[in-house]
Amino acid sequence: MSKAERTRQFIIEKTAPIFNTKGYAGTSIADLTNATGLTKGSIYGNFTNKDEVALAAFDFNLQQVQTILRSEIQKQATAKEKLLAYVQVYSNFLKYPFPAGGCPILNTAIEADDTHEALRKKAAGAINDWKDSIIKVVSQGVEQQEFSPSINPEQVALTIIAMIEGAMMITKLTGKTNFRNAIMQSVEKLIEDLK
Amino acid sequence: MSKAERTRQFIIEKTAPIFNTKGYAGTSIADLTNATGLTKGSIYGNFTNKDEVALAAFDFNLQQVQTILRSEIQKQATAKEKLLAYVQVYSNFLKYPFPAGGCPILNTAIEADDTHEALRKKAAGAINDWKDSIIKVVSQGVEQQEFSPSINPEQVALTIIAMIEGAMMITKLTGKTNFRNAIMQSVEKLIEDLK
Amino acid sequence: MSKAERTRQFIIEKTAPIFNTKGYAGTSIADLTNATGLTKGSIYGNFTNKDEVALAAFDFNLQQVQTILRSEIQKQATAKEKLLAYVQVYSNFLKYPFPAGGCPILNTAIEADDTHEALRKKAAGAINDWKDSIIKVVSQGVEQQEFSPSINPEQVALTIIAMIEGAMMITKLTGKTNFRNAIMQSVEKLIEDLK
Amino acid sequence: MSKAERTRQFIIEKTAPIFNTKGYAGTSIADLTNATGLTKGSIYGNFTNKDEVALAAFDFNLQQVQTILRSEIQKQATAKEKLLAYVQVYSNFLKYPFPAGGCPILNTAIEADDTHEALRKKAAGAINDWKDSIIKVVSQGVEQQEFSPSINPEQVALTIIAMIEGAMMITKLTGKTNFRNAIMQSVEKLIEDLK
DNA sequence: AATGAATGAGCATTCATTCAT
DNA sequence: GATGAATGAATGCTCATTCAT
Repeated sequence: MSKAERTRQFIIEKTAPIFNTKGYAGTSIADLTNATGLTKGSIYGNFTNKDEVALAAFDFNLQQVQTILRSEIQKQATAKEKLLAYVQVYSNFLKYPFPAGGCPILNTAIEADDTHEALRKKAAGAINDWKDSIIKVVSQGVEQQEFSPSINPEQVALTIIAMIEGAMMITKLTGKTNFRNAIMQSVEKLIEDLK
Repeated sequence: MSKAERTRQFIIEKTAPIFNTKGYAGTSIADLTNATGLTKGSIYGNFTNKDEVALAAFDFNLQQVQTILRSEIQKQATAKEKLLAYVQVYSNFLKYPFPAGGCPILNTAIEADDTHEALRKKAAGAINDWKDSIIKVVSQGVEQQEFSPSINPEQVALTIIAMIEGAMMITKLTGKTNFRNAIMQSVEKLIEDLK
Repeated sequence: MSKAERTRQFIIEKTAPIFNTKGYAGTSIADLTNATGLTKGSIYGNFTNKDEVALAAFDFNLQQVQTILRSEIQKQATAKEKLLAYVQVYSNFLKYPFPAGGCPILNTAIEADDTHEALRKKAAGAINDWKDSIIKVVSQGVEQQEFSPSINPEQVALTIIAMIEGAMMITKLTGKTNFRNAIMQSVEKLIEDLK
Repeated sequence: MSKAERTRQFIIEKTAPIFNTKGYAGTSIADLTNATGLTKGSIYGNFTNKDEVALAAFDFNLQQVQTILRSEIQKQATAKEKLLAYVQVYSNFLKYPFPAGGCPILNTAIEADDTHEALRKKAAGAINDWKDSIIKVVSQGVEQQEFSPSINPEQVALTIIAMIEGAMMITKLTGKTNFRNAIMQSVEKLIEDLK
């Protein structure tokens, strides 16, 4: 990794939690220099503009979440166990190194949908990838006769994602972690009922 | 209604969709003057600062949503029908005069949770009120033996809200309204299964 | 006194201490409405603009000082005693109802000399009147052979005023009232040496 | 001297006379950009806010006065001659490069006493330093038997300062330079009488 | 005679970005 | 390749004043 690449990476790591907490519009270049100790010139030497940093920060934050989830999912053998890994992770949210500020897809989705097309696309892509990966697991479960053939994998995927993101929003907003747990129990029940 | 009250209301009505679309930080005073045709001085003559406009705009947006939902819910007789009213409304989202920019609770929750305590409180209060009103319906359903006594009304309420808000986010982000419909079908199934 | 005149007087009395404390530029119309409980319209109904209020407030503040000084001076019989009345008054500053904010001539002189011609003229007039009234006393003292005929009454008057105003500035600035007393002792010595 | 330091110094030099003439509240950032030809961003790149410029400008103005006085005082040998240097300087005010707007201590004292604590402290510190430096000269004069041991050096110092500042105010206000000369003659007499 | 609502210029400050060095 | 200095448009907000009612 070249010096330039290392600096780039350093900037991304230090600023990703800020973008995820304050949002794109709420994060200033001054926030970035404060967080990194670098100068404005250095930020602009490594990124063409604020957008590019925000996009890279989103990728970084997303990857953090994905790493956690993939790691827990691949430990599991059956489709049902893999789906339940989501329940396990989000019910024990604090035990995992989630990015500060909560779910980056959710945060970015809400801020960017009407105002920042590039970020919106990234978040939409992340949702689609997530959906596809759940569909894959559910389809495997159907094939291996774990789940009923009558179920609609896309609907299941979208529903699980909606419940998780809804739970994240409600919990972050109210500060009540047992709200998240209650919703995650509903996710668990939904998964149990797939058979 | 005094002139001042009328102007205040006019400002709120004209600017509420802007706050709901661009967010608090993304909405400038210039946006407010452009939307109303009034001058900065006039805005500040009727509100002490941007916060106060934003707070009033949130109330206005929230009320719009609540009016729609209450209207549809009170048309229904049974607890189940009342809950299904949510499914009906959100599945036919575009037929109702929802505020531009989507669900104000969701939008406000995500932006304000880490950055704007007064707005966060308002959004949290709205979620709690919503939850309580669903709990009330579910509890009535239990009492009137529509629903099984083993169900947990608060869990049901939180789950329905999470699914709706998750659906709103996903649909707004991806532009795919059938994603919302798929999730709303899951909500319908959840309600049907309460018996 | 008509209603209008009474309102005018009321505004002057309530706002004079504010102008004397915050200065002309530092005092806003909002300060005036806050201090009086009246509306902007009411202020502008009784005065054509802020200048006119400031000018009237200066007159009011000046008159307060003059009333104190004249009262103490006329109690005295000889020229020397009359001059010593200044020492007595300023050495016991807090016992007299001086306007809040200190000497209005000094305050106005410093702010207005380069920026507000109308106020500057008023302050300059006040200094000249003051000087003339001291000259008159000193001249009487010379005529009545209390003081040496070789003294220059104008020089004495200007020196006494300079010492008093200098003392006011130093004391207000440092908060040390014994600084004022030390200087007032020098004024006393100067008066004693006139013989 | 770095570029930043040079710009900083440039801003101070160009704006110090403006602060001394118009006062802190009366000087706008636009005044600073007009005087320097720089942009607002450039002013704020070199100073954190208007306060910091004002404080630096005060220091600059004060130093100008101090430089003049020290230069003339150190030319003199005896204590009496050193004190008379004040008379000489202020009687020939226009021959020296005093800051435009008059005495910065006086100007700042009057504006800041009730409204700007940081500036008030600076002005108060300047008065105290000035007083101490006169006390030192007077005390030397007593030690070297130029002056009577019965005199109070602090009282002398305060009196001289009060007379000078009073003279400055009166002269600036009325435009009559012979008023200053008359008062300076009184200062001279006071110094002659110290023996 | 007094009010309340509006004006629009002006305020201090921050913004993302550029560019000479 | 990195920095420090500068830009100028935009930020939220306050100002003295006007005027219809």
